[in-house]
Formats: sequence, structure tokens, C-alpha cells
Amino acid sequence: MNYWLFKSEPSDYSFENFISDKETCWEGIRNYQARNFIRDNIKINDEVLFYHSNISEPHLVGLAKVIREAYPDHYSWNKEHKYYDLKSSPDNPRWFMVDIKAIKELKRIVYLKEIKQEPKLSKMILLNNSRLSIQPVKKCERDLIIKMSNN
DNA sequence: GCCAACGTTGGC
DNA sequence: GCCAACGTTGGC
Repeated sequence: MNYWLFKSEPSDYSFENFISDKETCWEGIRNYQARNFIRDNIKINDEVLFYHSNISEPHLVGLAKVIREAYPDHYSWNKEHKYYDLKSSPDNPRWFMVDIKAIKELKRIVYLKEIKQEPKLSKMILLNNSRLSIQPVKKCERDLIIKMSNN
């Protein structure tokens, strides 16, 4: 099993929204690196750490798991939709998505500030490529974050 | 709201 | 294939 971090702007889609939906498709990824993770690496039952970005105190808020592997992001050929991309089509989809299911809120929110203060987490992509919205997390990193959320 | 970092686009 | 211009992300 692999671990991932998914970012979401809470004004757009918060973990609370996700909990009430129970499940969601992760549409709208329009970055090739993130797309490749979705298409090639994210597998059923992988765990997802849900991150709230672009707010005053960015933080990890909850856990989810993957319930459906890559399939074409059909919003990409919907002209009405904000995620429309004219170079994507049903015959030749450029963008993909997965479905995830909410597991639970973390017992306690873990702030970006705390992650920055923990030397063992200094290699996290979160701290080194702040723009990647889907990123792999090492098991040891994930375990430490869970431990922090339990304290 | 600002702006640094960085990915993408497109002219050459 | 280079690289300037541009757009977006996301921390602050």
C-alpha cells in the first residue's frame, strides 16, 4: 500500500464537504506530474492524507482511501465546465481522476508549521515543491504524522 | 493581497 | 530546442 497527500482549498472543497459526500471523484487535476501519479501509481486501498491549502494556517485534516483507480476525467471534454481542456477528448483523454472515500478526521489537525519544525519530515515534497497538488508520502512520514495527530 | 516559485505555451 | 512571457499555486 502506498500513501499520498491530496491538496484541496477548503473554500473550494473542504474535508467537511468530503465527509458529508462520503465519496468523491478527484477531478480537475491539470498538472502532468500529478496526472501521472493518478494514472500510473495510485492504487485501490492506497491511503490519502487530505490537506487544506491556500489558507492562513495550512494543515492536514483527515484520511481517505482510494476506491477506484484511474479513469478519464470527463470534465475535461465538457465545454461548460471550468476544467474543460480542448485537447482532451473521449477518444484521447489527457486527464485522469481517481475516486476516494473519506475514512475519518485526524484526531487533531497537523499544521504545516509543525511539519516544518520536524526534521524527520524535511524531505517531504510538501516542503520542497509547494505547487504539486498530489504527491507521494513515505510510510515513515505518514506514520509520524499520524503519531503527531494523536498527541 | 502580494509575490516567489515554477509549470506551460508558443514564437523563433 | 531555447527561452521569454504568461498563468497558477499557495505560503505568508
